[in-house]
Amino acid sequence: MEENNEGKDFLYGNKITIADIAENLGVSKSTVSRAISGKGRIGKDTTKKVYDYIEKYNYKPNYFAKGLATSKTYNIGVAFPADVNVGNTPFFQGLLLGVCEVAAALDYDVIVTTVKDSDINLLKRLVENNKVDGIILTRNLLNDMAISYLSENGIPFVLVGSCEDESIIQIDNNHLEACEKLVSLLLADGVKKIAMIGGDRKHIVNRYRSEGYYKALNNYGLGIEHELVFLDCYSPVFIEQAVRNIVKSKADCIVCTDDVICGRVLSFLRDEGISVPENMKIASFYDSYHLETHNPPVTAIGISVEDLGTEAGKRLIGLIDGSNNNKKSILDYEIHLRRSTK
Amino acid sequence: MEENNEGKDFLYGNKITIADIAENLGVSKSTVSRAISGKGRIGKDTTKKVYDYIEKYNYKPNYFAKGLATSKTYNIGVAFPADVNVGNTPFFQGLLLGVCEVAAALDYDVIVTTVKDSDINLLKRLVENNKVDGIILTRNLLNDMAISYLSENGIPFVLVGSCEDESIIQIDNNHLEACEKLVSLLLADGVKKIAMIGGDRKHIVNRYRSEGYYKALNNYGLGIEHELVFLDCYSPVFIEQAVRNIVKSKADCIVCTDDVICGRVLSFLRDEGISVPENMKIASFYDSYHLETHNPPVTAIGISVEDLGTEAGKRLIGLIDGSNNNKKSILDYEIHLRRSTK
DNA sequence: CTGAAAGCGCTTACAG
DNA sequence: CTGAAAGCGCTTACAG
Repeated sequence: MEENNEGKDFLYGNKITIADIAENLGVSKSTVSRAISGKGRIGKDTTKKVYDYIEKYNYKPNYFAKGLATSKTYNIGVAFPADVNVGNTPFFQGLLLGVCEVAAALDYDVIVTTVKDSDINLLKRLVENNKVDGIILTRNLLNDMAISYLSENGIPFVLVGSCEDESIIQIDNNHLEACEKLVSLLLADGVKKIAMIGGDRKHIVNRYRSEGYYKALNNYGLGIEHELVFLDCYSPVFIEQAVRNIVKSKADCIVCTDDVICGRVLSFLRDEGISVPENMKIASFYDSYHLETHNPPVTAIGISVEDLGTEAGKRLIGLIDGSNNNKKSILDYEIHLRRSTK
Repeated sequence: MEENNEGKDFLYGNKITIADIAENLGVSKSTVSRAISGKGRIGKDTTKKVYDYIEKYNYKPNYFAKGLATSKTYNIGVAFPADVNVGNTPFFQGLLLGVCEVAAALDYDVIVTTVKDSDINLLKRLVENNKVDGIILTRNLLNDMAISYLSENGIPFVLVGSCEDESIIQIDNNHLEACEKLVSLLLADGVKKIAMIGGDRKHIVNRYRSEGYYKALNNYGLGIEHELVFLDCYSPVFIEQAVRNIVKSKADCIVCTDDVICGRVLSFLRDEGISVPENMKIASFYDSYHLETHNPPVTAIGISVEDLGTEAGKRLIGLIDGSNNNKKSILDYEIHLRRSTK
């Protein structure tokens, strides 16, 4: 009779409980529970018996019952920007895969929610419904609503990006330094007039990148020429206008703060018959596949988005599980010098 | 005393329960529960009283308790391919955003899990741990393990893609027809020799696309020239070799089954100094942003990945909630004729 | 080292 | 229309 599960694979709905195990093994539910969790002092034999049974009948604890008793979800939330512009870069996709990978390894699952500009209602809902143990924020906006909400309510979270508040766990590359080095290298290489086209300054990361640009120029004893710097270029029209002006002012190089901008710039230059790198050198940020396979291949700061994701996941789960080190994680970047700046 | 929550916003951890509401309102827990769920016959006044209280004190039902009692998670799982090649297209990102959007509207959350080739262990774990009410599969492989696993165990799921088993809810574009039309249009436009470069044939979708190509040629009374067809081109090396052969055989047009392949083809042609469309026309599938902004803009079948996601989410949640219509959803596509085939 | 029992916060027959 | 009570399947003090 009690053998009627023999040899059967897992069948959905055909769940056994701790009570079943206890009964079949002639011990109490408490004992089974403790054997499984490893908490408390349990006899070796009992433990083995329980484990064998579990193995054989593919016991899986009831997620809800466990949660109700312990208040842990074993879920982490990832806040995904759902603004118009993100769809064109695989940045968040890569990040998410990184998060999923660690999460899986540490027995967590990943719930995705979206944040549209500063509308954090879905994020709030996720948190208030108690569906996650913590949150990964994947960017930092100026006056970020998500950050203040999570901070104020004491929800565990980490930020992929940088911010001033050192009590927040941050995972980032050093964008400022990376941009500074890139621009310095280009200057050392004989470039005379470097322009910059930057994205939305509400995104803190764009500020770091332009700072790096300024710093490099400064170190080189060059002043900032305002007709060479275009920030807040989040629409194709702005970008094209910026390129037009830059060309007019005889710059010989453009640094773009992200790949989407860079793609637009390249496309526009081709339209205008301005060849890269002969008439204009181009460099960009975050080395997506498209820059590498572009013709000519584009010089870029390469960062590993998967690594950002795995690190963020690891840090968040650490935080949830009580390892309370909140040092910032700074990940590496690489400068890929390619033909577009030769 | 009972006013000590007055005016306070939601504070994490400071949760009120149905028992609290019942006590403060002088009714029983059952009544509160029924008022909230709307099940059973409840007095109008009582309902209003409960709703007002809930509103005022921002009551959120305990997710675990509810789940334990009802066995519903209000989560749907999305199986995300984590193979090497997907990172370069924003396809799954777009799909995911679409799913998140409906899910949010219907009060569900979205858990992402990954499937690497035919390793479905993480998917199994998600299901066996009872963390989701159903699954969205985002592609169909030959002999797909995920499909058989979910089918056999009676787990609600939908497939973004097509398969023969009509009992499975499918959401797809008509790739065969789309490709057939595209090729027919090109032929009608005077193209003489159309080659095809197709991706991995383990992906069912690639088979539909090449079928469409064959069919169009057939309708036109043209035979299949085997030196013009290259399938299973999943690596850059294969793609380049295919292009070389195609050029050699004097074809005047290449249809690519996806944008990643197309990107490679374009890049290689540029390397070789073969200009598009003068010396070679190019068309592709799934109109990503890059094809549109490419120079020259690339002719492509455009499908809305977000729409696939929202439809999949809607159908799955319908299935979970008991609307048992399993007709296939066929979504529109557009043929964007652009300069690359002029 | 092990058991009996209470508790987590819901839902839902059952009875009125 | 409403209440008292049992039940969902775990965990964990408490007692031995």
